[in-house]
Amino acid sequence: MQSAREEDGSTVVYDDVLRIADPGPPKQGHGAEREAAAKRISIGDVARLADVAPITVSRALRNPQKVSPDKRARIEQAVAQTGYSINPHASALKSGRSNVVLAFASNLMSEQFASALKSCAAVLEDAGYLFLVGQTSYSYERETAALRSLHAMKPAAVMLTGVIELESNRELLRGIGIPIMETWALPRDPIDMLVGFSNTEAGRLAADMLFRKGYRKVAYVGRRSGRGALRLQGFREGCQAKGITLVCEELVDDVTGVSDGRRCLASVMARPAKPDALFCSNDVLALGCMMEARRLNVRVPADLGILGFGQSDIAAEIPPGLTMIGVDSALLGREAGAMLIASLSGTPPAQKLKRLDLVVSEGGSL
Amino acid sequence: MQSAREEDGSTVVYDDVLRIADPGPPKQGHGAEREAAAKRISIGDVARLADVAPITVSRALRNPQKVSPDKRARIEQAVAQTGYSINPHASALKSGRSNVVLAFASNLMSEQFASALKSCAAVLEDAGYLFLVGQTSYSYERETAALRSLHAMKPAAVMLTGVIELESNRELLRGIGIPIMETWALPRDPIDMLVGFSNTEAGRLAADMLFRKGYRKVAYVGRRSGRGALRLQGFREGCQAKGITLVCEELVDDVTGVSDGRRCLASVMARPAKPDALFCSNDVLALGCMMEARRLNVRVPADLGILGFGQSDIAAEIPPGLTMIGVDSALLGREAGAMLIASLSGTPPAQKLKRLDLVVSEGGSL
DNA sequence: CCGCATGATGGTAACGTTGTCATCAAGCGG
DNA sequence: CCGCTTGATGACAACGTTACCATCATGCGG
Repeated sequence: MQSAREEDGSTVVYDDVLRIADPGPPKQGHGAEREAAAKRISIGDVARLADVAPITVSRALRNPQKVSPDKRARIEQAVAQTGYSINPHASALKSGRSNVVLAFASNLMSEQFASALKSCAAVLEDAGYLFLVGQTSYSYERETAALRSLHAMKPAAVMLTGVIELESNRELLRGIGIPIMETWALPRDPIDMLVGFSNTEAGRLAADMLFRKGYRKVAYVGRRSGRGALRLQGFREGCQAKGITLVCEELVDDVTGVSDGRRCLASVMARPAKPDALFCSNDVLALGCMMEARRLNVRVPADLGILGFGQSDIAAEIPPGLTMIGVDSALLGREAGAMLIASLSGTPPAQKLKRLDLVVSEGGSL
Repeated sequence: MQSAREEDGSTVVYDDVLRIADPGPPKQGHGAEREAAAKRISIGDVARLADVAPITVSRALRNPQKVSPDKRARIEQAVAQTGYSINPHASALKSGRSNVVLAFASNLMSEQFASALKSCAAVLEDAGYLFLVGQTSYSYERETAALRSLHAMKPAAVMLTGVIELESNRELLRGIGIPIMETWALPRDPIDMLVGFSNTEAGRLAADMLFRKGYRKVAYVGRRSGRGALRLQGFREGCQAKGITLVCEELVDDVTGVSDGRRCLASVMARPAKPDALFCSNDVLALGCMMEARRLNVRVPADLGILGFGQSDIAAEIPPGLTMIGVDSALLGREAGAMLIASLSGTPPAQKLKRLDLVVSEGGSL
């Protein structure tokens, strides 16, 4: 697989000139070019050219060492000459396998998820898999629809950012018989494999940190459901254990941007009983809180300590720098990818579960 | 398609309890559950149950109005009863079509791209397509590999965040004969369809804005290649036209985070000839510049005006608020999705090109 | 009442690949 | 030199679906 850069003069097409204003004569009708699509070349064409049987071509492509060197060479040449590429549908239909690994993210716009998916993709693509990402959008309907199509598609494996909550969907996935990777939490009974961390522990750790820094009246800001609820639960436990007063819980249903965080802090500070510190279980919300604090002339950390969750590059850089509890999402992706590959290679991984440590990135907000 | 929420009691599995420490006896061997995968049900099973021919089931699923109501009802019931779902590989193999729309992003972690993909996905998923995102990582090799597999996969359509630069790859795509959507620029000769904007114009507009605000000695910060180069080109033209001095051009090869922006500003401010304003052709870089400016006690906009490119929510919120030139990426995604659907529905869209206007979001940084 | 258009339905074959088994040559110990 | 194993190669069929064409009933104008 050599760089295309060398294969041709690498004509860069960027030009940025637009001629919409002058459409001119329509270039040979709409459907015409559609027909001009190159005739499909099949494995048979390659076989004929290399003077071998189609099945031998198939073998040469998938287990080169099972074919004698001379035929292999002939076949490779024929492939190059014809530009043949395997038809994954036919292959998947016959063999029941495919080289596609499907990932599902509840939200494509999350920095954290994107980072995990990116590193996971790198691992799997290096192993020859095609890594594709779909979206479930925090909606059970979409999730079910996606999983149903998945059931028939039989990808090689499935990577999820998050865990499947609906038992019926869990059952659906279990039935497919391919490696499934869940992440970002530690459910009691994972579908198959899991690389995650404890969200309740994150909450407890947050309470701990706030206590150690001397805060005694705190507030919680986060999502109402899912992992947010887990972190809240842990936070409550932690507060109780340390004797910290949990002044208020500001819960949101969905996070669409930093403005949600602004609203939360405004709401928190509008209460009669003001907290001396805040645990934001979501980095975007934390960012919004930081900004709103500045606007309200609430000094961080002098007037209000803020502890975030996640790994946001940006939050860390904004003065005074957000202190966060989180996980290394790139590491999570890599670990997940490695475990998937182990599972795909036939030898099931020694460990189907991996618990990641929580990491604290110190900023100046506490 | 009804909500799964109603179908069962919606058992929430979140628990966050981990028992890695106590693996216990391995649960019935590794491969055992693999075999337990449900026997595949095919269209023939449904047909038998509904007492019709397989082909009629196929029709009922794809063109319900071509099947009489009574058979349709029987078939629908049989489908529900068996939990049948179509095998997309067999379907794609035979028909040469599929309901998958493949999107390729050069970078999954870009807020802009994610936003465009998200809105594009929404449009296409509503129309019944499965929207999957792959990654090309700004690498020609990856791009070529991805496109090659694409060639055989025959998705229904392809959505690209960006345009294809290599002529050989453009040819490859052209040959597939499916709708192709390019975005984010206005190349001279798009492969098929295009929803984009002029990057050179963005550069000229930037020079214009800086001039109007009274700046006369400016600097450029951005990526060296691709669209960054186009914006720089336009910026140079604009500066020349207005008689603005372009003090320096700070170019980076790749943007990995805000720290790149910090470095850029530091480097710019270290020069003997300091600019009075900055055009950052990338929102992450702009963010980094804003932060570094604060650290260096460079007041924005009093000491240095900063003009960004993009639509970053966060940059807009950071005091004094970044003024940006950009496009509405969600709109771009929607438009692209709509045009793809028009093309997919057989009737080619009236217009295969759509030029988006640049929008200026006023912040306080100029 | 005939012939023809129309719409519903089904039979057959084929999409391109690979699992399975058969075949054949080569190597090797006895 | 025989019978065996081993490895390379190929023939055949099948994966599940849909394109294509045939068939049949129905309706309608002449």
